[in-house]
Amino acid sequence: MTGLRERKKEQTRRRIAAAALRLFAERGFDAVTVNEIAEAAEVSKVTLFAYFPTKESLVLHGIGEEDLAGIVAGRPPDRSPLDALRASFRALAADPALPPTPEETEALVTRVRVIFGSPALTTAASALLHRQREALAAALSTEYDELTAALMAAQISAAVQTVQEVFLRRLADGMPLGEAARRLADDVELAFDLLAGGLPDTGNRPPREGGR
Amino acid sequence: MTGLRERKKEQTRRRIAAAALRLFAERGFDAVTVNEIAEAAEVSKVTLFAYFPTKESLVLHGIGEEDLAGIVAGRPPDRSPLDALRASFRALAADPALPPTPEETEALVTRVRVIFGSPALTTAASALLHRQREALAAALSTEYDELTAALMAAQISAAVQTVQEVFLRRLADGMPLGEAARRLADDVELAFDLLAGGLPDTGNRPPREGGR
DNA sequence: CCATGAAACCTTACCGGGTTTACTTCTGAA
DNA sequence: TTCAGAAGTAAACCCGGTAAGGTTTCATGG
Repeated sequence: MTGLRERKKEQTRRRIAAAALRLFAERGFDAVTVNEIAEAAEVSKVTLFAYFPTKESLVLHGIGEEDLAGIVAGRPPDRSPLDALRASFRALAADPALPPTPEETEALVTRVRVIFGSPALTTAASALLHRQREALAAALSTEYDELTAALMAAQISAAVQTVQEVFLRRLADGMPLGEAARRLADDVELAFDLLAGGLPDTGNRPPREGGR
Repeated sequence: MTGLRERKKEQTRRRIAAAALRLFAERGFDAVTVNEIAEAAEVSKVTLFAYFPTKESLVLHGIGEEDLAGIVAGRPPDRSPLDALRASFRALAADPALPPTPEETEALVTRVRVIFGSPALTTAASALLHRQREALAAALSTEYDELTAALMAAQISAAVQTVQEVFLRRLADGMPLGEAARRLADDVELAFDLLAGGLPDTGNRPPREGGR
């Protein structure tokens, strides 16, 4: 069923994404206009926006698409949400389902560098994660009261986001994929230990004055 | 030293902010253009942008300006960062340093409604918090290793943000300020308890298979 | 095999947020 | 009273994104 039409379409999409990535890498995200990208990809601006809804999505497509809410909702009933997520990220870190071919790896590294090189993009990326968090809060709210669910979701997605960010930053800084993945595994453990066990604290906190 | 010049300036700023808030409340954030706001405030568009850097800032000014990093950096030496923050937010919730006059309260409620009524604004608001988080991570990184600092900062600011959001949403839903503040106090305790003590968890988590 | 409908693509024009430029007007201090 | 500098303006512009309407190109049923 892979007609010529669909092949061409996929080809156009790749041409656009590749042109964008190249230009962004050369001159930075903000210094490139979508018109230039369209021109470089030999496509009209309208077509470009038919494939990618925003300028940011030219770089961020596929980022932040882990389905935390789905993992929680679909976990076996004897596991806490936290454990289910831990197991899931453990598996992800252990199994290099990460980009297979060397050139894909290189493209990923370029993308990550572009992202960290532009405040506008890092901001946009964190906005993506915001939706993830809301979905997670909704999933948790079936088992916990609303504030607890919201707090859990906020903390969990913040932790996940941080671990990912550190991983990607290592790649951007030139660390080989294999080593970065190994460290990622450790980082996942630390992150979930903090989530489950609490942050470092003296414990000598002042008692609340007026009871209720 | 409060010359005529500065009084006029402050007056202009207020006129702009008031016109913006009124129009946003009437028709929603997205349905109002900055040109209309400028016109309503009897000011040119250029002047408007001299006072407020973006359309969003017309509503979000003053939001998310708690200095978490400063609280951590300036705490007494025998307190953990978490305790210092807890004490600080406790004080904030107990003491109605919150808007004094009834009309200011009403203006705040209107603002909050406008914010929650526009996805663009809620996204922009959470982007603001992102910077707060980075500053906090920097402050914590003098005492903890980088990943731990980043994780702590992410979790703390996520929790703080959540508590604030719930508080503001209650106001937007019509809860009187006094009652909302009372609940806020409880929410702060819950949030920091979760931060310090960890999220709910079964504890029967699968052991890590391969050691390193 | 070819007509036809739809999908992909194009050009042109438009909108709204935000900036630049070059000019006027007002204020306050010397 | 003068005058430098701050506040303000109008007009033109840039850029991301959308709308309208027309042209090419693929696929498919008669």
